[in-house]
Amino acid sequence: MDRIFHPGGFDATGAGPLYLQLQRRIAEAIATGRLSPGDSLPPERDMAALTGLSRVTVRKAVQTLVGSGQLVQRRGSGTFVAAPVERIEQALSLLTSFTEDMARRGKSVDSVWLNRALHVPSPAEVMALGLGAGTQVARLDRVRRSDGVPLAIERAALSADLLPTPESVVASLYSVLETRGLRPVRAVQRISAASIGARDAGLLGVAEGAAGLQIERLGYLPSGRVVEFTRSLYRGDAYDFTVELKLAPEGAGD
Amino acid sequence: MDRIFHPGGFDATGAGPLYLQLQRRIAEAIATGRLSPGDSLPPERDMAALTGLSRVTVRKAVQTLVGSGQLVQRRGSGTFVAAPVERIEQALSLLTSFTEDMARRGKSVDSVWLNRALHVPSPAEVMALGLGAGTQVARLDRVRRSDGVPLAIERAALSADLLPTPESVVASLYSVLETRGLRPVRAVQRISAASIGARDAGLLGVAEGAAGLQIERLGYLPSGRVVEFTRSLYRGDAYDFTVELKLAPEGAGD
DNA sequence: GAGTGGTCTAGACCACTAG
DNA sequence: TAGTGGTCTAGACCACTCC
Repeated sequence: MDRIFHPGGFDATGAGPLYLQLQRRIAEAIATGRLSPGDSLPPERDMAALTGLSRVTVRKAVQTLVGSGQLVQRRGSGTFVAAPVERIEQALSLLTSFTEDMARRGKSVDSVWLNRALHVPSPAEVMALGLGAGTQVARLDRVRRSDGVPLAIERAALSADLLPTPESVVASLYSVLETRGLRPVRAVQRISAASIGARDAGLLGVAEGAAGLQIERLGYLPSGRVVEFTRSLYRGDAYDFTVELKLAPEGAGD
Repeated sequence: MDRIFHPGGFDATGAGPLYLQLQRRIAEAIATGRLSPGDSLPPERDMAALTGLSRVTVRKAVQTLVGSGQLVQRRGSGTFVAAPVERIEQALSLLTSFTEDMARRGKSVDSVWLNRALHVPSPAEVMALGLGAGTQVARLDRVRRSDGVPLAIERAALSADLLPTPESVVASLYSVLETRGLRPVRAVQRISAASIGARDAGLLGVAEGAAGLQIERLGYLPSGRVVEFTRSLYRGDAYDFTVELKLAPEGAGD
């Protein structure tokens, strides 16, 4: 621990700002295993005293590592090395259910429900689901967790016609839809990256501003009707999606 | 401008930290158009004086907006409202070339070459490309730009057998490969989100720590041989990928 | 040379957590 | 109650840009 925070070696010309030098030292200690997951770092004031830097500078170094998910801070408690998150790979070419997908991997899955009720639809929901006037929407918002670790926030919306009793969904939405003959057979997804906002960051247990994978999905019935409109936000450090691409047809313009 | 930075209204209980209140004010001014792209904000010291806050607090508010790409700071010059980036959608199910894809959209494309030469391969490249001992690798690293705006960093690697003269690639790699009968017909991609590091952020013109879409692609010839191993980093605020999903085959477990 | 953002300091108070 | 992180201040120097 002394090795990480000893005052020597700082300020060598060309080594960059002090907060970056300290940040590098801590990151290396984590990478080389000298600091293990769950280990606590000294209080910020102590780190400042040990290194001879000001607390503001120490904070700046620590903040970046918190932002990239390598450290976790708990007010009143301390600063700790974060548990590494096992990266999960999912094939993006198949239309699978989160619950079923994880079950196949032998992972326990649970959800923390944020919302599971009928609502007056938002304009975006009316558009996406093609809702008629006066039709309600079933919202299923939850934090998806695997082995207790939050992986994603999922906000699904369905026409109340198709799912009048949202409370009937306990685990897999798709399995409930299947029993009603409403499982989508086709879907279109839009994928993008975005910084995770303060509220969602809290739900996912990551730092505000961390990178996340944003996925918007429209699921279709064989008839062409939209069944589900789902917006999900996956932790960037926990999820990989894989896709297999085919050759573009000759002259396929758009 | 006075409206944004007038000292009144701060510190109302329950409104949260001062830096968040200021951050919100500036973000709203941008959202409502009271601040337009290219507009300059007052110097940090002036913002501090106008609001009655310290410069450190002003900086913290500004930093977050720089991080989310809404503001741009240039040392020695000033703080400016960022130009909004038009989001580009790309179908992920077709194997297309960046150059050709953008041309179809009527966008001008150019590249800034970072590297275009033969090298001794890295272990990762040997693995991915299945290189024999002593084989060199052609590296094509560039910043992809559309209408002058950096969109992505692309780092392609090919066996020197297949592309002995990397300098021959001027615009589209795929079109060069096509003339040699080496255009991939199939590819596998891995997509994930990650924070953009300092070096790449500089190349893409975004703030360090902004969200990016990381894509790793292996392109295959009909024979099954790997032609290209490409690692790309797309700006999260500029790119959307769309995918069409099919129903998972019954009992398709792994 | 004047002005800008980038870094750094010492010290303070608050809100929360733990024993 | 003591210790922790969260916020905030006033003031300073440096590196860079622009004139």
